[in-house]
Parts: sequence; C-alpha cells; structure tokens
Amino acid sequence: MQDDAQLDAIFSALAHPTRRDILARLAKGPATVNELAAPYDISLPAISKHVRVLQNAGFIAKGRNAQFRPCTLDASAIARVADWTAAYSHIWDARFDAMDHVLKNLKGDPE
Amino acid sequence: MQDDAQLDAIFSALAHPTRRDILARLAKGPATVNELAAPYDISLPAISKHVRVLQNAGFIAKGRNAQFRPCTLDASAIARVADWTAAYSHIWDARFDAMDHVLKNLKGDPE
DNA sequence: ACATTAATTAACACTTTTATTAATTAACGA
DNA sequence: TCGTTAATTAATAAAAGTGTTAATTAATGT
Repeated sequence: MQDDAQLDAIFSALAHPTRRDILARLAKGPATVNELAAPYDISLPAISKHVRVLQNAGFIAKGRNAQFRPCTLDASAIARVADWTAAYSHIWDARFDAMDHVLKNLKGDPE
Repeated sequence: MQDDAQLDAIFSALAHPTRRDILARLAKGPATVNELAAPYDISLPAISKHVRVLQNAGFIAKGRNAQFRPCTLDASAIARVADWTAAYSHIWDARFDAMDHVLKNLKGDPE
C-alpha cells in the first residue's frame, strides 16, 4: 500500500470511537471477535466489520484457532501515527528536541 | 467538545490526504484559503470545506485580514494525536520507557 | 459607485460508511 | 450425525463525506 493510502486507512480506522475502543481492549491482550463485541450494543456483523477495517489498516492481526479468530494488536500501525506526529513535534513541543537528542543516544548514534 | 468526539473529529480530519497536505503546508507558515487551494485541481469551495473540517477539529485557527482569512496551524490538536499514541508506546517501542523517564525529568518531576 | 478579489453558502450528485437482519460457512462436540 | 458456537457474507437502508457549479457576502481600490 502506498504511503498516502495507508495513512488514509490508518486515520479513517481511528476515526470511530468503537474502533479506538477495540484497540484499547487489544492492548491488554488478544481477544476473539465475540469477546471484542461483548461490551457493545451493536450487532456482531457490525463489530466484525470494525475489526476488518482495523485489520486492513494494519492495526490488527487475526489468527485462526478452530472456529475462533483471535485478534492481536499490531503495534506498527500505531507507530506510524506516532511517526506522523513526530514531523510536527518541533512545533507543538519544545521538549521534543531534547527527546530527539536522547533517542539518538539510545540508538547508539551520539552526535 | 467531549474527549471521544474530539478524537473523532481529529482522526476524521486526518483521514484525507488533501487535509494532511494542508497541515504540512501550514507547518511552514500561515496561508490564506486561496493560497492553500493553489496546489490542487479541486475547486475553491472544496478546499474551503477541508479547511473548515480542520478548523472544527482544532488543527487550524482562522484569522481575518480584510477579505483574507489567514490560516495558522494550531499545534495542540496534533499534540493530542501524539498523546493518543503515547498510551500505546509501551507496546510499540521499548525506548518509550526511557523517553518517558526523560520527559518527567524535563518537567521537573524526578522520580 | 462599481468592478474586482477572497471566501463562504446553497443546491445538488455521487460514493462511502455504518448499521441492520437473514443466510451462510466452518469447526466443535455430545 | 446433528445441534451448537464463531464468524462472515449478502442485501439493504440511512447517514456522512466529497466534490461540483452557481449564487452570495464582504471588503478592496480606482
């Protein structure tokens, strides 16, 4: 997927409270689609679609265990969001410069 | 605006390449709506709506100067995105722990 | 005053998103 | 085998998003 198109998918996926909620749930550990659906008043197919959207955006990896589909959080898509914000960090937070400096050192890339 | 609703607005706003592009443009400095529209093939009203979406999400402050509407980037909404990712940082990047530690020190909140 | 420029509003068309219920697929287990 | 459970697919409806052109508002400057 192209960079722009993937950011479209990523941000669209995050633009729904239920989907952000599902990510928060998965941050605590894997869950099946039914488990993910449990807290909500909406139908299972609706949740199934939300999961699909998150999967297409790269937030979720879906496994197979018998008739279950255990979902796990794939952190890389979230990291891409963080990367996107980093391009603006110099504007919103002067501390970023210090952070950036520290990160370079942690990476073994001292200036 | 409620927290959830504002994140909806923020992420929806970012879910369109033209709008992300406009933010990138404004990161370089203020611009009027016409200036923002210049690079694109779409109509001025379409850009005007994109700007409105960004404004409603809190990304843009729109001033008044005669018949011009100089737009400036409001970094706080971008910071909110960064904050959102921070809740997941412990998953996607072990370095965050070190970063977090450093940030606390920078804030004058040593452990 | 009047034409020009900047921008928004209005009315409309088209597509996508989000949800529903019913039907289907697939694997389990008694 | 046959009923149960997990999940998806299909058909559909309502709402939101994205774009268009034409009309309108508001301020400029000669």
